[in-house]
Amino acid sequence: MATHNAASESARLPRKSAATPSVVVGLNAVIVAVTDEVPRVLTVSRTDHTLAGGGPADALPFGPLRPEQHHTLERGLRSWARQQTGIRLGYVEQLYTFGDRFRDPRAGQGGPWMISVAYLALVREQQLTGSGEAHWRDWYDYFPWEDWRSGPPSLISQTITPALESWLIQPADMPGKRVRRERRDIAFGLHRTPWDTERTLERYELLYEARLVGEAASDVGEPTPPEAANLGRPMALDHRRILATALGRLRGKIKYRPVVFELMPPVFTLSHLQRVVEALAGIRLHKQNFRRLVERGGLVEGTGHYDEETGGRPAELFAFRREVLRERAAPGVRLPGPQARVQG
Amino acid sequence: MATHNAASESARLPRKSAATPSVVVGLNAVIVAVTDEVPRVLTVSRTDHTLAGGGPADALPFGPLRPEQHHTLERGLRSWARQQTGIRLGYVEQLYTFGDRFRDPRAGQGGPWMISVAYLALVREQQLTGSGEAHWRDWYDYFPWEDWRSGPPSLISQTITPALESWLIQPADMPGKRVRRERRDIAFGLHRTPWDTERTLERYELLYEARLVGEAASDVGEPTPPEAANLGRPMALDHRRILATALGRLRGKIKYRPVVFELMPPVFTLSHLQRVVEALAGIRLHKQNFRRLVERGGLVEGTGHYDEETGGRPAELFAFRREVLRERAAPGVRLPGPQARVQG
DNA sequence: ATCTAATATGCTCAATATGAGTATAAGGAA
DNA sequence: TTCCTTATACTCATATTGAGCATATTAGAT
Repeated sequence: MATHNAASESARLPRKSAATPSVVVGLNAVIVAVTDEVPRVLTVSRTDHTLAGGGPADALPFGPLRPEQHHTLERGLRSWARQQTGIRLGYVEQLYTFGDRFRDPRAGQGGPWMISVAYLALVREQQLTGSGEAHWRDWYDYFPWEDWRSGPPSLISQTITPALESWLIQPADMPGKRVRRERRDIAFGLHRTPWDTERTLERYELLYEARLVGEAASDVGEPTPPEAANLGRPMALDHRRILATALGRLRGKIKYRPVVFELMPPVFTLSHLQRVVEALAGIRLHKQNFRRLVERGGLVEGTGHYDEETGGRPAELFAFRREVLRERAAPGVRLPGPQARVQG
Repeated sequence: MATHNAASESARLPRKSAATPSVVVGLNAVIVAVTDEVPRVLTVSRTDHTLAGGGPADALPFGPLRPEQHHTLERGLRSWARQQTGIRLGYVEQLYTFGDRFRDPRAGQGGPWMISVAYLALVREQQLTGSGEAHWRDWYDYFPWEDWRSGPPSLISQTITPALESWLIQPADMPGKRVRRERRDIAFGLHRTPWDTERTLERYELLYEARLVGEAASDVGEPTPPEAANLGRPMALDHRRILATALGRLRGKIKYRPVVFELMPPVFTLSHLQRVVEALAGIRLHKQNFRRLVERGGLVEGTGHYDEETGGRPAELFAFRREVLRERAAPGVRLPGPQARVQG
């Protein structure tokens, strides 16, 4: 074959002989399930040298791509997830590839560059049978400001807004301040700007930039600021950034693709479905309208069976209606407005 | 540091015998502009050994990640794009990471695994000052079935549907056939299924799987089937798959984020804006409703100046209204229904 | 000057969709 | 029975959408 000629033939192609330092590709999995109104993510414990004290931190299931074993990125991911958590993944979608230099400070300048391909997986919650290192955690433990189900979190008005205020005024020039103020207002829904459930990454990155989350300080070797204690559980490396990306993506996607059903059992009541959607979106929805939307949108169909355990009138059990995929271009849970409009 | 040690070591050692076979990260850019109603993508010529005859094929601007030079993936991408096309990119977003094994057949089993991180860049079309290898091409040259601006392409009914018919019946078992039929119907909007402009990747992959596009046959060393001649210009490696991903992503994104304006000059008429959106979405829109949508949605504001060159009544010049970012959660061009409903 | 073709822009109107309830049904527990 | 609870059904004002018709303003032809 032409294999060994390749180098000389592609001489015109940009390629720098063999001197290219190696790149390690990591695979990260954000595995999500929802039980009892709480959205959960599967984490493993991991020693993180970046955290103060170097103690164990929450991390996402992770492993390097093994070219000799894994046939595709996704299969590599499934294999790592299985090994570390015992779970065999079903629905998986690629999220984003994170490639910041010096991601892992142990590596430093001379070490290999780690780039991470992150995936989002949706599962029905199940017992963990893996190595015992894995835990399901409420993802709002990592992002307490994202849960608006019982109104605007006081954390935002009490802690975040004031803390960002001092970050706002740092730039010397006026335009710099203006830009920061706009970013903050849009991200956190301040000043007549609505709360956008999908801007999770923007919010996390703003807090990171303002050094308000634990990782931000430790990444540059500074002590953790006092506010960080309230601003969610930290994670190893950039895993919380990955998680924020996953949350935003999922919140967006349920609106136009029927992915929620990956998190549901085969049959469910409409209230159950609503609670799951609310858990993901982090807001409460108007019950009657939700029902109308989901039924008339053709997303579900009644099974004729009933759940007697509801505590009130028995609720009909519904199932996902696959045919909707044929009928509608973008079938999803088009979030009917929140239950009660809350002040920003 | 260990940097040059690593380099010289890997220079001497044959790749295959290294403990962990190396992974090369490639950076691909899908650079899009729209001029005169036609959406264009920037391509370069490149020798592709996979194509029959090994002649030069269209390729996306591409280069490997250079850990020692590039500080972030995105900066690496910008640098390659600049070198190969002379264009300094503005708006850039990461698209997807493609990592199929044996992507580049020259590499074969023992070669490095190439994974490609693809980016979408939006620019206003400009003269090319680069090496002369770069060309703007109508992206519907690559996906002729995606352009519905003058009605349902006869290519679909004449060529694609019949050709897929024989692919449908290949599986031995009935469930297999059912699944394939459903995939086909949803992807191409057959049988009461609406045409979904965003399913570009699904369509391309279906054609690939059915070996109807040139790359599919050559990737496995078969001769190109006769239909392939009509089914769009082929590209090197998996670049057409990347392009299909970009098209779908962009079509989706204009609906909820004001990215179209990255493709527009600072001021424009509403007709101009409409033609650009139509070019991207591949469908015609109802003019008066488009205007209403975009004006009342707060996306644009009149400048009070007029374009006298329209050939009829002068059109007012509008500009993008940045404030919309504060006012609305998902500002974008919420495609008003097509001009005329066309039969599927 | 008048007419015509080509755009742009304005306005109407019926059909749906949405937001925010009120009303009724069907269980269990006191 | 009477509450309390949850589920489900209906209502109604308002907003948004789809589809046209109508008018304005230009250039060029007659």
